Amino acid sequence: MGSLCDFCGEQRSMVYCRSDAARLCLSCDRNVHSANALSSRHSRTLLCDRCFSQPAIARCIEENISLCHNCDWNGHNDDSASGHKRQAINCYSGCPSAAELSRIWSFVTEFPQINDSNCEEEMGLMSISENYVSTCWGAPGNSSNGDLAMNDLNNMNKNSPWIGSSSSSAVNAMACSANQQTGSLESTTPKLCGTEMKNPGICKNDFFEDFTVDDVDLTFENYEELFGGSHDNSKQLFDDTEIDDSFFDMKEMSAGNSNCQGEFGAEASSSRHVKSSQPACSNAVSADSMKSNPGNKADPSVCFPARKAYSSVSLSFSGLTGESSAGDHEMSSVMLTGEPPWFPTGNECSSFPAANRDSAVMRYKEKKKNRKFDKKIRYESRKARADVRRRVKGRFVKAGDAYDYDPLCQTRSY
DNA sequence: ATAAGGAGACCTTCCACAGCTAGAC
DNA sequence: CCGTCTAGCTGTGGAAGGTCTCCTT
Repeated sequence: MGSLCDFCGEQRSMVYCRSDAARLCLSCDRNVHSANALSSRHSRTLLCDRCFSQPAIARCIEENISLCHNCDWNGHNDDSASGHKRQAINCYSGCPSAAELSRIWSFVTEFPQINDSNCEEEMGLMSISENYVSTCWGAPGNSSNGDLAMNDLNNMNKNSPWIGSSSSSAVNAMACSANQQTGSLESTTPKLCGTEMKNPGICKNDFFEDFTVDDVDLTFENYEELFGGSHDNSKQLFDDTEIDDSFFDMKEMSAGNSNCQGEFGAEASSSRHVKSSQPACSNAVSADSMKSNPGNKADPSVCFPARKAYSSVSLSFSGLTGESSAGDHEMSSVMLTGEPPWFPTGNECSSFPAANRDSAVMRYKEKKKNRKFDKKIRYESRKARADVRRRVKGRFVKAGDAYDYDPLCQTRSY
C-alpha cells in the first residue's frame, strides 16, 4: 500500500515536500534536500496514509494513520469519528537523521536507514516547524511534546479565527512559533524577535526565517510602525487620510468580498496604507488580494463565512505589483493580524477548518520562496529577444555593431 | 574598545528594440 | 462608434561599478 517515491521510483514514499510538490522516500528526501541551502529549507511532513498524495497534518490516534486536512476533514466530520483523538504532525526542514525523525514522529514505528553521506553538517541542523493548526496556536502551555489533544484540533475546527485583531498578537504568534521549535517546545514567555541577522541568537531556525518581516515584503520603516504603540488600535495604524478616495475606490472590493478577504488579513505598508472606514478591528487587507484573487468568492476553501466585524477592514497597499496572490495575503493575515485561536472571537468563521490555515500558510511560504528567488517574467517575448541580443560588456548593442558577447554562439566580434 | 582594510554580497545603471498603450484622427 | 496610425513608454539580460555589511587584524 502507498505510493512510490517520485524521485527514485523504487522506495515507498514517506514524506511530502510542499515546495517540490513531491512524495519522497526518506533516503531521497535527504539526498534531494541536502543539495543546497535553499532546498534544505523546504518544509516536509509525513504523507497522508489515506490519499497518499497530500501532506499529513494530523495523526489519528484511534485509527493510527496520518491524515491530510482533506482526509481528516472528511473522516472526522461525522458523529462516529468526530471524537477521535488526533495529534498534530510536525513539519521539518534540513536533514534530520532517522533518530531525529523518530523523535518528532514518535508514532512512526520504524524509519529506514537514511543515507546522509552527502548532507553537510550545517544542513543537518534540523528545524521542526509545528503545524500552525496545532501546538503553536493551541492553548498556551499545552505543547510540551507536540501532542495535540482532540480538543485542540476540534476547537480549531469549530472556532478557528483566521485572524485576530491586534498586531501584538501576531508578534506573540511569531514568537510562539520561534519558541516552540527550539525543540523543547516550552511555553515560556514569548521573545520578540527581529530579523535573524539582528538577533542571531534568538531566531536561529528555518521556520522563523520564513517569518521575518522582511520576508513579507513589508515596507514599514521600523517595527514600531507595525507593532508599536498603536498596535492595538488599527485606526491609528492605518488611519492615513493622505490616500484619496479615488485610489481607494479603484482597489476596493465589494462588501461581500471584503468579508472573505478580511479573513486573510494584512499586507501593510507605511507608504501606501489606506485607512479603514470602520476600524472595528485591525484586519488589514491588501487590495491586491481582492484584485488578484477574485476566486475567493467561489472557493470555499479560501473564502470563509462572512464575519460581520471583518467587513470593516483596513486596506493597505504595498508593492502594487499585480503579482500577488491569495497566498500572500493569507500569510499576511497570520503575520499581522493573527490572533491566537484561543482568543475569544465569537461565532464567526466557525466553519473554517483550521487545516486550511495551515495549507494557506504553506502556500504563502512556497510562493514567497519562489518570488524571492525567481525573477518574474512578464513578457516572454521580450525575454526571448533579450536572450538572443548581442552585447558589449553586458549592454545591448545595435544590430550590426561590434559585440563581445553573443548569447547564441558565444562568439566575440572585434 | 576602536579603527582600518579586505572580502563578499547586494544594488543600480546602462544599452537596443519589440511590443504595448493611449491618444489623435 | 470603430478602425488605423503614431508617439511614447516598458521590460528584457549581462556586466560593471558603487554601496553596504561582516569579519579579521
